[in-house]
Amino acid sequence: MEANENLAFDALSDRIRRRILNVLGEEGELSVGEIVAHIDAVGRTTVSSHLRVLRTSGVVIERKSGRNRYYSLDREGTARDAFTYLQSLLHAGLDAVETSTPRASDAEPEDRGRGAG
Amino acid sequence: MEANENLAFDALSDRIRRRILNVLGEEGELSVGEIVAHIDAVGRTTVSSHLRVLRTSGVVIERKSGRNRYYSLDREGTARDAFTYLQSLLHAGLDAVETSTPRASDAEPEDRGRGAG
DNA sequence: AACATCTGTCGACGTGCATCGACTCATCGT
DNA sequence: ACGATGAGTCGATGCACGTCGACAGATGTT
Repeated sequence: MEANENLAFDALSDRIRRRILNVLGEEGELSVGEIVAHIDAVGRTTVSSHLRVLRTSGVVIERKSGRNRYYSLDREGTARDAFTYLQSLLHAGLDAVETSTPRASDAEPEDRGRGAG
Repeated sequence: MEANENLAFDALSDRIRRRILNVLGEEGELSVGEIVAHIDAVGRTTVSSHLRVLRTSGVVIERKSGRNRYYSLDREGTARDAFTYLQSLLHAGLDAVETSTPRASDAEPEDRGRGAG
């Protein structure tokens, strides 16, 4: 089967998106405005666009609160699939490498359609 | 520091390239012609092009022998950097590391919204 | 209610990349 | 030496994606 690393690698392939993930990994959970404040070289619209990709590909989680939307890493999401994929790819036939997998996923990416029509 | 995951993620972002890596992971070491035989939907030139990307980004190793060039995964290459990157990203702040089946996923968000493209 | 703030979406634009055919170079066989 | 085969490179082409400004919807404030 085609696992979800596809989505993750696609999301991870962009530099700005990795930067966003780094920020979220350090800060934990941030509103869009806060993320924009951390990311320079691109505007708010672009960050919003990237957040959409990260969200629809199952890498981050969105939480609404008032006027804000807070984003955080989805450590159980597709990024983990990418991690697992790389693990099996790199460690195939080699010594074991312990890799925990605390499972508790209930979040699933939303629709990926980009304005169909 | 800006590690080499950049290169790896860029290389991994393409579907054909991941397919090539899968083949190399299974078969071990293959000539270009053999790889082409395993990959369909694209021609030899394209595969060669992808192999170039994989090679220059430090994901695979090239070995010349006669008229052939044999490619194999570089398990110590930048793909490992990507792996390490994801590991620190996903496991940051976690200590509860238990061995579990990395198989899960009841809710699999596969490709959506593009099928009837 | 009127206004301000937060954020997503749409349409447009430019660029990078995947793809391919034709060509070139190196190596092997005879 | 000549032809055959394996494989990289070059130039052209088409498309997908990153980027942005303008606008829209929702929520908070006064």
